[in-house]
Amino acid sequence: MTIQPKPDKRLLARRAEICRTAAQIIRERGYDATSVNDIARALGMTKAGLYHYISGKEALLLEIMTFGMDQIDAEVVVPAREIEDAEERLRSIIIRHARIVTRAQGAVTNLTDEVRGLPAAGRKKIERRMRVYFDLLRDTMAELKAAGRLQDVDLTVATFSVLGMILFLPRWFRQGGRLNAERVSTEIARMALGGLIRPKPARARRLQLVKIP
Amino acid sequence: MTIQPKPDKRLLARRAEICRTAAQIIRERGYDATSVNDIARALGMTKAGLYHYISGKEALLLEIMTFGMDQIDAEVVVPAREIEDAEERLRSIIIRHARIVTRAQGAVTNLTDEVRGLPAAGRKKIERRMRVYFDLLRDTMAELKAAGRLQDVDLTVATFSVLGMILFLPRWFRQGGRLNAERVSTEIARMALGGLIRPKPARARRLQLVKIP
Amino acid sequence: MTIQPKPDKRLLARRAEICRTAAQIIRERGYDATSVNDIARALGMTKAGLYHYISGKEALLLEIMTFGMDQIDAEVVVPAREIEDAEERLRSIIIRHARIVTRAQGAVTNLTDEVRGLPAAGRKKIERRMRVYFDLLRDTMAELKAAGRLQDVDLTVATFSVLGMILFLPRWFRQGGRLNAERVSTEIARMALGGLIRPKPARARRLQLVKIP
Amino acid sequence: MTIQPKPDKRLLARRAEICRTAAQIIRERGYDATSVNDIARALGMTKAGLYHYISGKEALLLEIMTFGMDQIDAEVVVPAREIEDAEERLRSIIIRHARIVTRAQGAVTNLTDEVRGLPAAGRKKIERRMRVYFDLLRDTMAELKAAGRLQDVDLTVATFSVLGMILFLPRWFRQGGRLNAERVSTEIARMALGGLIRPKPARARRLQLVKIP
DNA sequence: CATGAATGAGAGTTCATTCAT
DNA sequence: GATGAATGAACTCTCATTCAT
Repeated sequence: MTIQPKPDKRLLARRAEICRTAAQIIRERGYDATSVNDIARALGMTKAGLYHYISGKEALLLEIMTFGMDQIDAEVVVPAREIEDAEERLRSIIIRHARIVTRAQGAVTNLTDEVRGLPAAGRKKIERRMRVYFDLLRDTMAELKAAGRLQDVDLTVATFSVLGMILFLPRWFRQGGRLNAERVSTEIARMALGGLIRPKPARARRLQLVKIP
Repeated sequence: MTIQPKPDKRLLARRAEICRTAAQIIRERGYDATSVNDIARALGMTKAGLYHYISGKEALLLEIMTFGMDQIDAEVVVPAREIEDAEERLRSIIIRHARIVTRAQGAVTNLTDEVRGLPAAGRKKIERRMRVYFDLLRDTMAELKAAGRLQDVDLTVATFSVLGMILFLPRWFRQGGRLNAERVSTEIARMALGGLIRPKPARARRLQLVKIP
Repeated sequence: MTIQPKPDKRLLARRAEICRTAAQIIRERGYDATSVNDIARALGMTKAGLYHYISGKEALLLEIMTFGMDQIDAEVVVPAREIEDAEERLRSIIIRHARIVTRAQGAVTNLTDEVRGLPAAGRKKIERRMRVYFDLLRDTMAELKAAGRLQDVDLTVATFSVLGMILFLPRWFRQGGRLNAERVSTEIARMALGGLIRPKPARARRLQLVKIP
Repeated sequence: MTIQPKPDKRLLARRAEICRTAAQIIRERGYDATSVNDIARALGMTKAGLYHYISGKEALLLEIMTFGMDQIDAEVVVPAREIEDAEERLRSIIIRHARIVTRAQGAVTNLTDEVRGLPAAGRKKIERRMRVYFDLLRDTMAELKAAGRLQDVDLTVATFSVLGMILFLPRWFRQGGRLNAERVSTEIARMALGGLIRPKPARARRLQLVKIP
């Protein structure tokens, strides 16, 4: 009786594979520089064959990006929502997002640049979901700020800067180098949270001296 | 007596204008999505007319990026080289780079993504120059680290993160919004240097406790 | 049971047809004056359609010329190599070459002029093959000369002159006129071998007269 | 008082130089492959400058070919008309035509192939003049035939073959090689008139034997 | 006279997409 | 399902030609 569900599963699996492969090539060459033929060949099929699974190039891009947003939702947003402490939550978001973006088949998520390629309708959908994620990040920082636990930085600048750090990752990080994905993810989080410059203990000490008496 | 220099100046000015305009459109739509026709029209001329000034699309991109690297050299690298103190130097680099990247006609410099579009030869040239700049940034941080003034972060991750923050700027910053370019530049520097999280005074207190007795 | 070979055969036939048609137009208008569009239209397809069969204009020209050299090899060179007597061999070469060059679909072979249009690599290949044929012609004449059976003419001049006669053919010969291809071929050979002027028999007669008494 | 004629002469000289230079490049690269710019640069002027002397590319080609036909008329046809003996006349035509075609600045005359490039009107003019020359050649041979001094060859084939030999010359003859222009010209004539194969004296001898008794 | 600038037309080529088989 | 064939639209680039200066 498991006759019916099989083809559906196969189809889904095939589509997922197509998304992954396409995403990888698109990430490497850029959306416009990637032809449908390139994608088909990378999948070992013909152009016309590929068109059995996708309805068009733009639609494929939309599917890829939706797929990517799903990952963000499942692996970053949802877990984050369960963390009470704002600092822990922020750290979790950064680490988990960086992790997705650096993992081998993670190709899917790095296409932020390519929203341009999307037709207006799909573009809006993706941008709305991006906004949701952006807001999570920003709200978390706002919460920290309210609690006096944030440095004196502009919230918008801070949010986009964190995003910039993470989204720049796939442009330079290469699997198999000196640093592995896990290490890089925690390093990014550490840097974002702690900054570059060690706070001068001198000041603290001076204050101590003043205070002690 | 300004008879001779005129035609040359005009030509140079025209070329510079072409670079600026082209850079702007390319930044907005992406190199591949921008047709030579688009650029020509934006300049109020025809495709064929534009070809009197450029020798091809790729060559134009190369010129734009060279122009951009010149700006980085002149306005970031050179001034930085004259700053003794490493922390001040780092701050200067970040602020000045961010300033270039956010200013209106600064379009020229934001095309890091488009190196792909360059033919192998030009690509190498640009990438070599990028490397020089990257090294300046990294070396400055290495100097800070050696002096014990840096947080415990990986140098590579730190350098690329700072770059990511800056290069992400043109993707979100819009002239005329709540924040002006100058403000954003200093904010970015502050965040990069100081991080997000305020160092817990707790530690200091604990030290106090320890020390008091 | 001719199931497998069909598609391949069809493809080959199509390519051959393309070669023939293209060659014909190119012969008439010249390579540069013939647009890919012209060729496509003559084949009843669109430019883009034609590009399914060829990889470019230059490549098509190369294919045509290779095709032509194959014909020369098969129908002129190979048969010639089996003829012992040098005079017969020379006559055969001329007749057979002229025959190819004058026959209706022989368009393919008359493009000697267009080697210029070829990219350096292909050009060399074709010119090497031309040289082989040229050498066969020249060597045959050298053999005749060694045997004292050749008039007192320079070998190089003679070889190129014979070639000139043959290659000029398609520029003036039209199917369906007073002369048919076969007739023209033998005429050309006769003229090349025998020249225009009848050797004066007077000399022989005079010798006779002298000798008789 | 020689003020007026000078500019005219200069103009004419300039036009002649333009013709010569243009003809040379066109002969090398072909009419279609030669751009007006190429010609202008070869003359050390700009495109627009060249247009002061010519009225268009096609017109220039027409002028070149007219110039060439003038040469043929003056140096081949006119002298030929003064030669009584048909064989001498034929030899003179061939030698003189070959001489023009092989001489360095003779570039002008070798463009028979490029009549295609001419607009209908000019084309007709040139072709009419070519026809006149062709007829001279043919008539001369007809005269020889009538006098029983011609081998048994078709007149049309013979005429075009002689033309083929001559017009093929510029495609292979290079100044400064083993053979000089003068030598080649006489060789061509000798070959055309005498053919390749030495008439077998055997025949004559046999006739003798028969006749002697 | 001569030039730089400009242009319409058209070249070769690629590509996303469709469709009969 | 999958493919080869076909296409319209668009792209980069070239060229003959014109014209204000």
